Amino acid sequence: MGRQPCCDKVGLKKGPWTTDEDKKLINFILNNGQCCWRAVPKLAGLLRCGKSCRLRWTNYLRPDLKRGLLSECEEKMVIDLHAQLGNRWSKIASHLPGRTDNEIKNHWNTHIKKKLKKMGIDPVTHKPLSTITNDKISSNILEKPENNQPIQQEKNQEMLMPQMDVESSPVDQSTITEIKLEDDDNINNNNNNNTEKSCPNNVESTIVEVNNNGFCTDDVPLIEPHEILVPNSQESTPSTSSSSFSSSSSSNILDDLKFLPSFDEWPMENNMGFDWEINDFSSTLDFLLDDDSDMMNNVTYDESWKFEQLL
DNA sequence: AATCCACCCAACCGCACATGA
DNA sequence: TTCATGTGCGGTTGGGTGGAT
Repeated sequence: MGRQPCCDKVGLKKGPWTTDEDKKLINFILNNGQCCWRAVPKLAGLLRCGKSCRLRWTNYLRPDLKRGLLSECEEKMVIDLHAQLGNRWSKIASHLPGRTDNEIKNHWNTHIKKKLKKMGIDPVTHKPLSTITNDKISSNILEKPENNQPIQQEKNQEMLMPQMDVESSPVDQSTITEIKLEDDDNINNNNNNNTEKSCPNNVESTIVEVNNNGFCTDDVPLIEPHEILVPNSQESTPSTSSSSFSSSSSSNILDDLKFLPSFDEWPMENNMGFDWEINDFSSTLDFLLDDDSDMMNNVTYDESWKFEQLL
């Protein structure tokens, strides 16, 4: 007997979510919490399978998500953690508050992989792509550098892999990080306390080196949280707020969500996720559920919170 | 202006695992 | 212990977008 599919695919909608669907899902979860995803679409009035609802919520709608490009600090942590954990994206994501496994996985595949390859590092093993000897460096495997790249590659590898014996490191040896996995509490504490404002010391020091050694920092402009200017509600209007992260043409719900409470005001997490109260989202829901509502009247919070870094 | 192409990322798919009857 | 069910996870896809020609 085969396994029952997660949903009856006949008649169910697929593809990008619409604003209306987002509203329904948000409204339902805020009223009922996260439980029994299979029942969610039916109860919420959505023609989606439960799995799709769960993914939409966890990867996009969840209010505690941090949007936008990963900072250099976060990127470095991803590399470090990947060196130890491999493609266990959810584990990696658990060390980066506000980031989803999907987001990190995508960022890895689209940005970090390329950077590592460009630096002559195998993104899978975190080791040099080619055997480097003292008198000859095989340049066939690597992308042709702009200038003196082989030397630069060696420098980069040294910077990223200070503990590494380039010629003889065993594959299973952690090559980059000094973070010890068994010290998860430290990692979490570092993340919770520092990711927003600064990097953990060991990461930060490495990043300084990386910055000075061509780690493609130009590709990803870094905006620290403290540099984010939160527009005054009197100055910020929906028409002037860009939503660079909202690549889906149908998904502009995050523009609306920026009127949610600030992160500091969020309720404590419990075993069911964040312990949201409907009142926490009242102003947002007013807006989401009433197309005629005046956005400006709902601007209650003008302090920084996650989505505003994208303004 | 039109077309092509590469890139990005939200979403999907299928398998693995956890749980409870 | 077995089986059904729900959920989590990682790999992959494909549509949208922007730059190049």
